[in-house]
Amino acid sequence: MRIATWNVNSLKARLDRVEEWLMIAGPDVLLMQETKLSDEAAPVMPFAMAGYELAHHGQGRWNGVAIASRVGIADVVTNFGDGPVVASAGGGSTTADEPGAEGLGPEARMISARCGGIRVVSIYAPNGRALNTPFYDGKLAWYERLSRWLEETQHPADQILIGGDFNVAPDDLDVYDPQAYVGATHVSAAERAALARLREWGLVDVVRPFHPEPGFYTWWDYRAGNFHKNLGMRIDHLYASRSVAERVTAAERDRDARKGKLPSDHAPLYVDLAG
DNA sequence: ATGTCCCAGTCTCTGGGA
Repeated sequence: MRIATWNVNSLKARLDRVEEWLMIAGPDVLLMQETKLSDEAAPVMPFAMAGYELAHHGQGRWNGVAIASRVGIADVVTNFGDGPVVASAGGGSTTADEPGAEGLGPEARMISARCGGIRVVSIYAPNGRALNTPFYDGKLAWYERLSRWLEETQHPADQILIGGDFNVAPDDLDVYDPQAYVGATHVSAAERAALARLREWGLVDVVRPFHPEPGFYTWWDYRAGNFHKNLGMRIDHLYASRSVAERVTAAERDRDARKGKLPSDHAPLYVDLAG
């Protein structure tokens, strides 16, 4: 079984590229982030034509997560089971004169389902923008909610896989220029501690062991030719419980999907499981 | 390199977010 994750940066703008990649890579499960669609606008039919069921959790203009599966989709959970998200709320955008400015309202950043016997979770962590902002605090609070959901509703002995855009580079090896990122988001001690808490719960990074080399990034800024210079970061991850991790036979990132006409700024990442 | 790409609304341009 092949399970992939891909921040598509608009499923509407990327639909052709995603359909093409399904044909090329043939994942059994594809976790997507930043669909930027309402649930009503989710492209259920195109995925069905390609042989996939689609579960989508969106809010419109910002965020949005989805799971496409050709091995079944059952027991769907959205937003940690906390109820509906704010329709079309900004990318963490509450301004000082709006209610809730001290914290982020719920946004469409989490969807989970049982696919092929595995509890899969597609996540799009908040960006955080800059240290010591409400958006950064909201990012840490969102990770707190993710950990609490795991601790309260899941068990590390179960088959579980969490994939997505974590918006955190866990190690300096995951950043093209660690010096340039001192004092920035994605690399701070608190963000890295949030990922460490996931590992302490019982999840492991199932990609890095297969790719210990430097320069193995999943995201490159669109600007300045950064992709072609490989100036990127490894911020998309696949974390799995031990029983799933033991089944992983390969992990890959498809750089080709970041090339060509109108790519996402992220490359898809996937693992193959035995059995 | 303030470099690109996405979105909605003010709609063939602008502004916000990443």
